[in-house]
Amino acid sequence: MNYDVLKLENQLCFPLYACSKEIIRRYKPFLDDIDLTYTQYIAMMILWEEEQATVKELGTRLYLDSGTLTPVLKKLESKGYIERKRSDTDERNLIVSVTDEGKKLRERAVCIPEKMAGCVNLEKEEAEQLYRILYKMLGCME
Amino acid sequence: MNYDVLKLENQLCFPLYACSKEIIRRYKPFLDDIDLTYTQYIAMMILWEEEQATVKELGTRLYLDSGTLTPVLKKLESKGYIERKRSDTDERNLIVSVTDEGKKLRERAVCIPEKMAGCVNLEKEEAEQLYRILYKMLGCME
DNA sequence: CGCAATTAAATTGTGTACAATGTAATTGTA
DNA sequence: TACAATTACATTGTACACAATTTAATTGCG
Repeated sequence: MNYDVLKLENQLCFPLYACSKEIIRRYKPFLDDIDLTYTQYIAMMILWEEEQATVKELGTRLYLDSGTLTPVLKKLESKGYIERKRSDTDERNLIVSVTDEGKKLRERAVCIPEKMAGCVNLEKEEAEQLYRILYKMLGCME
Repeated sequence: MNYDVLKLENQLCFPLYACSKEIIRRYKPFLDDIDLTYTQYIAMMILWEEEQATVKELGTRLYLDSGTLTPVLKKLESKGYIERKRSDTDERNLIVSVTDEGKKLRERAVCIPEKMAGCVNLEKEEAEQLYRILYKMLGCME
């Protein structure tokens, strides 16, 4: 039997998985400076943009479930960057909102994307292709 | 100040991270059939190809360190798919090799890549572009 | 040779991920 | 309007992932 399909270099998933991890590892020094992990960072990115969101909304945007988000959000709360309170109109919903401290953090985070861009040595066109293809894949996997 | 750079949709890392996770989640039903996790699966892929490898070599190929690999390999050993023994010539090296049971598993795994290909709705050309760009990125990050 | 430096794995500690399950609030319908 | 179904979040259990440290073996240099 021909087992070539089982070779790592014939898989599309593997370089995706490895790339994702390696890039996140490169974020670490920059994120350490502002005392966030990558998961905490992407959660804050939504909240900086929206001011507030439910756990459900965060999960949909970030492709994460409450099992992952609950401890992440509790951690962000303990650091003082967010507040967690139940909705008055529907107590099932937990509303997460940015504190003043969390807004200040945004100032210190704004330099990170530029620093990271320097780590990814892609041509502008390649980056655009990659971006388009990845979002196409994500779109197919809803 | 303009905070657009901090928007999730302006990041390249995020769709990479989300795509990687979503695809691996789609592997799960197929991998469940052969009682492997994704990490165990990619470790077995190297070993099916090479017959044997050290933890160091596996780590280099898979972008994983011993802190991740040691428990994964112990698990594969407990399932009977691999053997772990120290090298005779250099006892620092741990040599991981496939058992007969592990080789049999290969037969059952060989259908998985095809099943997964059906889950990724990309044109052939897009898949090739994606592949090329991802390996370029990985190459830059050595 | 002798011993400091290096190397390979294992261990420890923290933080995700996610499936499965539990709990409480809300909705829809007979 | 009861109450079954649904929904949102939390909890539990398993499995990574990685930085930092530890341990043991090997290498290289004076």
